[in-house]
Amino acid sequence: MLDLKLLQNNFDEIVEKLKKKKIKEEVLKELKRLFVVLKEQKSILETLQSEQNKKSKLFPVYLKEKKDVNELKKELETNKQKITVQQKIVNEIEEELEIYALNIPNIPDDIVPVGKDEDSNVEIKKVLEPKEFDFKPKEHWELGENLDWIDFTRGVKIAQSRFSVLKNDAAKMERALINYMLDFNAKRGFKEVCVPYIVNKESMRGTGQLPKFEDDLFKIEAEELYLIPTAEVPLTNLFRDEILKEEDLPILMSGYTACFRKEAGSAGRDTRGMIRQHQFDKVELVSIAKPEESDKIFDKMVQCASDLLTSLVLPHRLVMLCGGDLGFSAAKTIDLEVWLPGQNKYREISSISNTRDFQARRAKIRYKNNKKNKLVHTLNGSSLAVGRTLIAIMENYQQKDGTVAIPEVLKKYM
RNA sequence: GGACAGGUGGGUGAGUUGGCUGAAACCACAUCCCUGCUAAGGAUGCGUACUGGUAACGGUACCGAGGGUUCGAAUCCCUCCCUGUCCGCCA
Repeated sequence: MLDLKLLQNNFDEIVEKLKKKKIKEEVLKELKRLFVVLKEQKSILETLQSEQNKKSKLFPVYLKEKKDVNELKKELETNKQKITVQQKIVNEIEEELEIYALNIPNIPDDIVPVGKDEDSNVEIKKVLEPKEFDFKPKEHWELGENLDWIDFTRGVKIAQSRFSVLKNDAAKMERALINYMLDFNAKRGFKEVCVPYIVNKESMRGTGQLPKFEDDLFKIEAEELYLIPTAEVPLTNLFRDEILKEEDLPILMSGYTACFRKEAGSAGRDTRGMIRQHQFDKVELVSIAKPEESDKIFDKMVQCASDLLTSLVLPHRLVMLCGGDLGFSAAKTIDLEVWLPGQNKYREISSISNTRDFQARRAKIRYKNNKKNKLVHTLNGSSLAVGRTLIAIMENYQQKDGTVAIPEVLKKYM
């Protein structure tokens, strides 16, 4: 959630910055207006409440002195009715304000490039050169079917489209990758955490999935619970409604979970193969940091994910997302795109974001700083999407005879 | 799922015949005093959010959540959630 006081005081600046995310000035104006109205109405309410409290306290005094209490009572009954009315007014404004506020995305950092979609993303650097093949490299689904590594049709049979089944060495490699990634991240200081795959709506709201993106989530209707779309949700919400000690920061975590996404807006995209599934494995990095150190930690996370790809000898590039491609909660995001020789393209395999205090404000994650409570910064990033890493290995390590070599660093894990 | 017992500030834990209790006491923590060091002792401070004020200092709300009764609720009533114990079930 954005800082409403900041909006109040730096309105023009924020309007300008949120233009990168295609937010209209009118919406922000309305939000600003509601915030002022709420303050006024609340003040009226509090004056009435104050009066009620003061006079109620006269009762025991009157009774003690055996004075007549009826007139006072009548007065307070009238005042109480006013309070009830005013309370309703305040509640309505609060609800309306909340709807506006919770649906406005984070303010992009100044370095975020302007642009409406992924075509305006800016390449920062390339790591490792794509390998030259002396044959035409196949796409992963062809390899997967030929080797009996991926069973697409049975995945659909037992669940739905966009579900698949891994078999043989692919199944083993999926597991090996998870273990390898968690170990790799642990060496960089990201402590391993194992969290639930199901969370409540407070958690979803805390990290920004709700209320705006309900359609993207798998919901367990009867229970008011949701399947997580990423481990970012449980890992970040671990500290929801908590005041952390300054000396405990930064908190660096790494966790493996399955992730579940409806892919509601992706009809027709990547329908072939395993790029875009309703369920996929991912090892995630989440950090909770003091504001002044969050940029440093962001770089550390990007480096960690990039080095992980390098250690698997997978060519990739770093891309700074433009405003239009930036996620709802992010102030700044760098994507890692891995080279897929079969597709002859770089494809997203990791996305690392600094949400600044956006999620912290929603989730009320604070730390004590000189007796004052300050919002932390929260950061998240994939390290890596496991299924896509498997695909990348298949396409990059494929050989002329149609088999796939095992990356050196994975050998002891398989 | 059934039965019972509970949910109070960082922790332990008072307060349930409704009223100067936003909440005793103790511990922890912070600052200061005392002290050769340690230990002990003494003083003061110490919840969160919003809000008024340059500040001093005020106001409102919050005792699991949401409603209700009342002039007034941590205290009474209702609903829900959660925790503990026993039973059932189970990886």
